[in-house]
Amino acid sequence: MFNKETEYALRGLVYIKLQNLKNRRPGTTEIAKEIEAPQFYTAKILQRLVRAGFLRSLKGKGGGFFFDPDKPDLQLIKLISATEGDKSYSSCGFGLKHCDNDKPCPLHEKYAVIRDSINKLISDETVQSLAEKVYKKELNLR
Amino acid sequence: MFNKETEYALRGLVYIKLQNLKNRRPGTTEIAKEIEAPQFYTAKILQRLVRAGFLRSLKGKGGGFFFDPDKPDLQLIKLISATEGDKSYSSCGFGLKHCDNDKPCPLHEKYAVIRDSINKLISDETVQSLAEKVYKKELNLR
DNA sequence: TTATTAAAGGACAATATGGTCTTTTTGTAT
DNA sequence: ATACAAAAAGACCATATTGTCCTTTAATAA
Ligand code: FES
Ligand code: FES
Repeated sequence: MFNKETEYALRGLVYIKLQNLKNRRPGTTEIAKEIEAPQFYTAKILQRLVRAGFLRSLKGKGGGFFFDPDKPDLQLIKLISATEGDKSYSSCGFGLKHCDNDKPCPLHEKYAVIRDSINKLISDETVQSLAEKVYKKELNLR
Repeated sequence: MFNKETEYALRGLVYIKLQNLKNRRPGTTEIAKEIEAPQFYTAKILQRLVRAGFLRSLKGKGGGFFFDPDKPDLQLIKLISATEGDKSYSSCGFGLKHCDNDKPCPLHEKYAVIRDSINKLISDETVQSLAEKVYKKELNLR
């Protein structure tokens, strides 16, 4: 489904939000361990997300990552656009340069429906909504 | 959706089948041009598909690629398994090592449905069924 | 103020994917 | 038999992705 960078970003952010709910600000070592991802690579990815404005961080003792409570929830589609580019789920499944209803490829009829449902999923769900599910239903992050 | 190799393989095979329907056996130069793919890379991919037994080829004058009429239609899922590995559409959308109904990730509930519909699509459709659609409805390969 | 902690930054390496080109082999037509 | 055409084979290169590690910066606590 997603590439590694997106996976680590997604799992990492959900873990951070989950800890924020418990009034904690986890650091890279803890995060990487909990989501079973390479520590330094995860750190680099989180850095980028901070620079992109999705997330905040604090250096030094007691530091770590956290979400700005004043910001709106982060839709997965925003995250994916940042990590994989914004045409991930708009392009043709057959590999044509553009998906065009009027000049469809032989996959279009069935694929377009699926693509729409993926877009709905990643627009409806947010890092926060996933963290809530994990919290309430005691789901897994690894 | 798919990686480049799978895309070129898919478009190439559909083009070959389409030409076979017209009693022609296209070669690598023609195929690559018609599907707008890199010529030598396409040639290499087709070689692999021949070795994998999906396709046949003839060298020399009048040679080219063609499907064995006695073989059953080639499901897209078989092709994708060969090019991308067989766990492409069975793994967890959140990146967990295994997708498990009993220990679901927070994406599972909605993602599993979509994944099922992808699996249905690539099981139902075959290279031949796509070629038929292109033939009957005069659809696009590029 | 100083020691400590943790993120930021950046160099570097490994691997996978995507792509090009040349030579060899094999089949066909003449 | 010979020339030619086209796939097969394989060396090689480019780029993107994934991953590691070391140094610097900034924040906190003592
Ligand atoms: S044209 Fe291929 S998916 Fe729309
Ligand atoms: S557990 Fe993640 S998709 Fe099933």
